[in-house]
Amino acid sequence: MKRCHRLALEEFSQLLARSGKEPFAFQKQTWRAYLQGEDGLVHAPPGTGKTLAALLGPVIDWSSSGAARATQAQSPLQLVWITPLRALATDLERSICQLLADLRIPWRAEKRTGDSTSSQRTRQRARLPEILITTPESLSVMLSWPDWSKHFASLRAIVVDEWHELLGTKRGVQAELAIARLKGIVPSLRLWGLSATIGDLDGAMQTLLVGTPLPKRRRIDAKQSKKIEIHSIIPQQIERFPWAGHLGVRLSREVIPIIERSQTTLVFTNTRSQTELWYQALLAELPALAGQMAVHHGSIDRSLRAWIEENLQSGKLKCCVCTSSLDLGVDFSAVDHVIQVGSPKGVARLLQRAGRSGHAPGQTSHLTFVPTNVLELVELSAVKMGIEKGWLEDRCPLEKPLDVLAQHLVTVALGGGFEPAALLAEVRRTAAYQQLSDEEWKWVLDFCQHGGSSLAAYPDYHRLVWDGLRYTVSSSRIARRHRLSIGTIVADAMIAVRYRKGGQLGMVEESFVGKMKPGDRFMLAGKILELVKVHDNTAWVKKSRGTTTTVPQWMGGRLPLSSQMSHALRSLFHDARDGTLASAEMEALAPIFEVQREWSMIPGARQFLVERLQNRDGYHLFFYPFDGRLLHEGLAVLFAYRMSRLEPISFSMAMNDYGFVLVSPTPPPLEKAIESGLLEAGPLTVDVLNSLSTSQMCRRQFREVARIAGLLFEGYPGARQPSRHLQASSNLFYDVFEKYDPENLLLLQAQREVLQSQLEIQRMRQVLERLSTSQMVILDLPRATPLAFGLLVDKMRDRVSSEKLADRIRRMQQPLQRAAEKIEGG
DNA sequence: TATTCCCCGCCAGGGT
Repeated sequence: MKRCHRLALEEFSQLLARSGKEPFAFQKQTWRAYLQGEDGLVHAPPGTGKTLAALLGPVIDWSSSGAARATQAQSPLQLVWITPLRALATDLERSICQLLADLRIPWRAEKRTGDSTSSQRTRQRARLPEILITTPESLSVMLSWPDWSKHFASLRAIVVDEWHELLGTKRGVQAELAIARLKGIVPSLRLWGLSATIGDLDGAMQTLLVGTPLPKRRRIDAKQSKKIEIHSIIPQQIERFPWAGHLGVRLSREVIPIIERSQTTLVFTNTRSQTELWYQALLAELPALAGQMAVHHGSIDRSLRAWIEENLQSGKLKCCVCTSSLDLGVDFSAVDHVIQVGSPKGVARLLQRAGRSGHAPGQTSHLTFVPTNVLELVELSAVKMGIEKGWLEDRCPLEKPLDVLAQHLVTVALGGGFEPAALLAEVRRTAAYQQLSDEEWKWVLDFCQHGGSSLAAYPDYHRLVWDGLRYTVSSSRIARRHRLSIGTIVADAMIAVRYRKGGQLGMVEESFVGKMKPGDRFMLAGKILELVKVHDNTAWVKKSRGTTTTVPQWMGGRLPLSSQMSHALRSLFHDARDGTLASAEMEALAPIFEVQREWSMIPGARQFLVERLQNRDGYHLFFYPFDGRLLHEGLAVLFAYRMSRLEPISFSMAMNDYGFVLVSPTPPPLEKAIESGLLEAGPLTVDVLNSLSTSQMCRRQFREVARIAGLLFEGYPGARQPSRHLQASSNLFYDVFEKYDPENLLLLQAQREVLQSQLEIQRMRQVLERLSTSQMVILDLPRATPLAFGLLVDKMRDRVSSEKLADRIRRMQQPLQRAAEKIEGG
């Protein structure tokens, strides 16, 4: 380290110590590594001082070199700080300004995000601040300025905050491309990532720092491990607790004492409608919470959410029921307890949520788990096992998504244009596009210039123009539309919900409002509302004094069970088979395990249990791989396909995280299918493509790809296209490509994304390999077992009215209940 | 009586 650096480091350490902020060891390590010219990844739990760690290297470097002060001719920009959340940008702006003031550094730190004011924008367009805090999307927008390179020429370092959140997403790839662009004009640019705990941290670092030579890469781990205490609410009479379902409101009473004795509580649920139901349930239990409790999820209006976040931060709210929308973001130091309703479905997710309480160095996080059905207690045990053994989910980097590249080419063309060979070299310096072939590059370039082979007649798709030296954009219409569409998040169009007088409450789906008539009531944002009319893409409502049980439901992904959780689940069932119940949750389940053992069996880790059962609904085959519902969906269709190839037979099916059921009107040829390769992994891709209605899935996925690549324009602000229009035009492109341009790489990409991300073909292969080397146990049973129960309920939901369903569920549960009670009694 | 369906982002020049 240079002498001037050493002196400056000493001086700042003392300054911090004097103001009561004795630096942590990992912070000092980060500063030293920075000053020695290294790039790196800082891994630290939330609330342990990552911001200061990443900030001080560039600050010391600048303050100890007199020359740096002279390079401010065009722009004083020193540091770009990339964050995935606008709310975080706001928070960082405040805390970094405070730190700079404490350290007496004459820098400005300013955010630039989609919610920046126009005066901020105008000012920044003339001159960027010393520290620019921004999102991957806003950074891309800035790269589309024709004179962007003048603004960024003085840049010295980039910090990528919450890198674990961006890794493995198209937003992350967009950030990689932007970083490569900036490195193109400042080759000496320094790069640091900040990450929470995830599975493959070295892989995470490798992806971000792919351009940094190995000896110059440093990983720094904050040694302060966060203490977490996890408790479960265990239902008094386990056998009378629901055996299926996911809402869990019947335990809301048990949650009240926790809320009462805590300063502030966050209640996490898995779906948006569930937050609304839990809010009402808690309010009914404790009316005094009115005014001190809020609902927070992705369909609540932004301004309302901002208000909630502010009041959480200041400790004015006692409780907030939320979805993943509060998984990360602003530090809420008042939160001292977290409640998780239902299975978190992943180890890292539970850790992240627990970490929202006790959010300061040295404090303990407290989390209480509320199960919604009996088997979720096993899942919580699985999470605890995962935490104990360090089985954390990985984030797999994406490989060359061509839609993101197409968008980037137009952005770069707007930003002063490009010379193809140079840009190709730059793009290949990112982890995502290292393996980009010449053919793929040419195809994307041609796609941006002519719209590919089938759209040559449409000028809107001739976005790039070759001027003999460079590719540029000449049409101002194309330029404007492109800047409006920068980004990789594709959301469904929704209907705004507004009071007749006053503000917007949130958004609901078109189809939900479509089913309602004026006068109908529903709940949103914790309020009971009455629909007045639907007009102008807006549902106008007024407050209602009545009650309702109607909750909007939003389309969204169902949280998939991670493979780490699957592994832990199998291991827990294995132990239960051998009589070991290693946690309070598992012990509570003893009567249920006993019923499963007596009526059928508890499968060990190397066993594959198949239960066969016939009743008036048909022939049932229950398979239990314990690999999560997403994967079971694929396996169910694959098995049905492979059996129906042997003889004509049709199946209906249902699946959950533990297994799946196939039901047929005639006996299924199970044994014959096993002999002829039911579990074979070899011809998997072909069979899956043949068996799944992949074209519907591909169409949906293609809409995302087409939007990102710039084929679909969502409309100008305030005049968004309705989602059915977009799906219609997306389908049109899909049909045209399929017919006239089947080798279209965007089409192939949509298929690949379906296979890899949705069907997890890679994992399916591994699962089949495991199953085929397991001992398959086929049992013929007279009645449904505890494991089968949830699948049967799910199966019936499709056909039966909800009243009859409840009756049938009660009837089905009775024998199980009696058996379990007998076991517990005796 | 019980409903399964996370999250995140995005313009700008010419007119009052």
